[in-house]
Amino acid sequence: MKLIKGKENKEVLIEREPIDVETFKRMIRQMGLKVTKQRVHILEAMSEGRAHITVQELYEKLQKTHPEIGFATIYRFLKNMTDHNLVTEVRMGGFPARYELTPNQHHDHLNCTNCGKIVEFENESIEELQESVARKFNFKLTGHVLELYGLCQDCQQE
Amino acid sequence: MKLIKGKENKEVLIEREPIDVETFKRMIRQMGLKVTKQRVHILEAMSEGRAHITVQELYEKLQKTHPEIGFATIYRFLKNMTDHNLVTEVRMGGFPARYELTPNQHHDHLNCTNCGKIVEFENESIEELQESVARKFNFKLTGHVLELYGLCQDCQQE
DNA sequence: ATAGTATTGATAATCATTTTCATTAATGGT
DNA sequence: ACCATTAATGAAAATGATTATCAATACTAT
Ligand SMILES: [Mn+2]
Ligand SMILES: [Mn+2]
Ligand SMILES: [Zn+2]
Ligand SMILES: [Zn+2]
Repeated sequence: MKLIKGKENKEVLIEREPIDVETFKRMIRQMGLKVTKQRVHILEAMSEGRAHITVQELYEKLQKTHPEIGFATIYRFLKNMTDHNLVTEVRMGGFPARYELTPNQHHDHLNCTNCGKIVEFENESIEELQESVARKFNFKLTGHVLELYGLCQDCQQE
Repeated sequence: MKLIKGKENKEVLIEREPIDVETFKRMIRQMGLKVTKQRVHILEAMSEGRAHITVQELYEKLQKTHPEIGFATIYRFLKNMTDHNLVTEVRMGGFPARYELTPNQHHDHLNCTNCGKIVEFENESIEELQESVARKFNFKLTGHVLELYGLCQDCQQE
């Protein structure tokens, strides 16, 4: 598992492979949807800059270059993508949801409650223990949310 | 860790000690708040019946016996309690928050996405691994959310 | 290029939660 | 027990995020 610094220095991300426009279009068609410029622009915006982004942030970012894209389109498309598992919704407490292009490698998040820094991590032992808990109660596990909260090194020093 | 069936048969709970009205009043005073009948009634309602309850459910339950209690009072008091760690807020996806009187023993939840059943569990190994993840990234851990989702035995058979 | 259908975006609606504010109630001192 | 002080309450309005509506527009297969 290789870790890289996010572009906003507020994220430590599991390495992602860059995605080109043709792949984006293929993804849209795979969902049985039409390829529109809005959808491509949304995917482009999500693949650049902060990996975990809110709808508001995405909207403001798109405004600059494509002011014709509306909120409804962003919400609708993100829901489509989430349903098809191409986007992962991350919820921290009662805050607005953040979305990220689903990476190949599953991971969970470590969040700094002071500065908003997000660190992605993967821990196979935790995953296995979750399975064993589900087994113990005769559940068939379909998903989980594991979010760790704390203070990053920088914020501890304040 | 002893497990008991919840009163609605939709919960498997870690054993809780019953709490009497005097204790409730002490809890309220400890928070630096005045003891009002509304607050005592809210605590009583939370200690009976379903352990994980939404504000809406709590309101409807209280309506029957104390129709004078308003939504705002419930929201306000639950926030007080949550801030003082006497109540724990549980968020599942985008659904309304559920609240439970904080039990002595920390635990996480296993949720059936079909019928809403909630199973409480405690896993020391997972807790330790979470600490080790935080250490690895130089975070000071202050909390976490671990929610497992799946199908309970009954719902698998449908 | 056209027809047929999906998509879009402005706006209204919804849902959970918070705030406001005039009225009421709890508490500590008499 | 009686006040005076100040916090608490509840009805209603406000907010914030998300979803639904619908007439206008843009894809796409022919
Ligand atoms: Mn992530
Ligand atoms: Mn619980
Ligand atoms: Zn920080
Ligand atoms: Zn079930």
